[in-house]
Amino acid sequence: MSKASDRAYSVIRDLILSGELAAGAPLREEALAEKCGVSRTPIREALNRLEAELLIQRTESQRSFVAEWSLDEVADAFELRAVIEGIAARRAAERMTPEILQKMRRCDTAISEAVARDTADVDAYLDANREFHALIVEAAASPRLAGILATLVEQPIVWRTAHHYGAEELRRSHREHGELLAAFARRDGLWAQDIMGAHIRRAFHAYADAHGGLSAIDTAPARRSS
Amino acid sequence: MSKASDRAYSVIRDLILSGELAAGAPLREEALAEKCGVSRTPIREALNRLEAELLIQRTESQRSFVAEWSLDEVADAFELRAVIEGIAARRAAERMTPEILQKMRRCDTAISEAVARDTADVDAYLDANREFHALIVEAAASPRLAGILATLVEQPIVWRTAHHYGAEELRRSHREHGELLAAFARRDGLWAQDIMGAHIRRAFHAYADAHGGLSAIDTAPARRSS
DNA sequence: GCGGCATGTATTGTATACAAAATGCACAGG
DNA sequence: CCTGTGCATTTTGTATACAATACATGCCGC
Repeated sequence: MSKASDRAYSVIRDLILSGELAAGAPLREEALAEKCGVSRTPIREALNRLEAELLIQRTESQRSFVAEWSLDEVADAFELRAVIEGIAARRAAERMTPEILQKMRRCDTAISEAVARDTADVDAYLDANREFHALIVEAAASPRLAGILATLVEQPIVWRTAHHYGAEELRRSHREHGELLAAFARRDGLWAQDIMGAHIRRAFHAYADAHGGLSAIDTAPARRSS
Repeated sequence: MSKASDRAYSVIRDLILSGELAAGAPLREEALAEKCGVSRTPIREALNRLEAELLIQRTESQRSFVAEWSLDEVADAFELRAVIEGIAARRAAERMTPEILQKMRRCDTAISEAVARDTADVDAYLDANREFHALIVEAAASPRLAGILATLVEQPIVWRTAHHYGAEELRRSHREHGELLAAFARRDGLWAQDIMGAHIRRAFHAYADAHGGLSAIDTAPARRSS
């Protein structure tokens, strides 16, 4: 899109994702325009995009606020993402090309390096991880799927949570990526679909565990009952 | 949304869905503004929405054209819709309330009447059918699902095709709705999900049969091989 | 003191004017 | 005849001004 509205979109989005604009905070067009150094026109375009992605909510009179997410809504988003990104993985496996597979292997290497260090490089991990998932979407070759997933992958709370990932979670995620690569190399769509579904669902439970609302039966390791 | 941009959205959308603006036709903002009786500002909002719904496509220099749909892309959209509306049906069944169920029964009655006449009232059928599916989305109680489905349900070619439905297709569709109601009444999510998936997939094949690109093994009734 | 209404203020919606960018055409050069 | 460059025109992007609407404050009646 155009330059100014793109910048406005990025700025506002980052303000929300970083938490600088707290959930429920009101968004006034003029204030944002000043902050972004542009006029209200591109701001309005940016707000429309952000509303479509559910990062902001509007009252019936069109006033904008940073969206507030209940655990239920986050669970919803994860559930949808698990299903849809699962489909993307299946399609990707069926349509995988050597070129994309090679790129994914390079991503995997990058992730491996980011995770290997004692103090894991979370930013590098997130970048490579994003690229990895983007390549899957590319291989799936469905603009529609891409558009839908784009609104599901960047969830503000999750984004913030990822920075608190422990080395353990990061390494597990890396292992699951390795399995995905195997499924892609074999062009086994259903395998890829199941791995991806499990991958996303595990991420959700990691999130839920870290954020109060435990819905699990038991959070401690299993032990003898007597 | 606001009045003028809403009207502009509806007008342009109808022009596309009705085929008055053919696939590939260029869309100039000023011309649309004149046609809609508003200025370019609301037109631009409308175009952004329509682009998000993939009804229009843009060149790298932001020029807009009515989207062209290949059979593959239509198949994609149907496949995604089958999966996602299936999920919506499952959730709806699990969360069904007597109020919504009653409304759905009224829709079903309306559909029944539209279909019963000798010359089926296709417009009445389409309206009631839309309402029926909208109620399912409402019962599913997921804004995210609703948003995603909104971009999938109204496909221009399908919309035009529906007007050529024969009484036979309409009655079959009505029967499937009856089954859905049974699944909802029993709160059987998986049943509802499977019926919905089959419902959408059947609709796709009806479309594909009517539009050249046959991908089926056989379109004639089965016969002895000798 | 409390509820409802009216007025002022804040905020969003639309129109218009202008700036930037791109496309098509014409023309010159090879 | 083809190609590339430069200009004219068209088209989109942004800013600003103005209109419409919603919200909040305070006042009046009860």
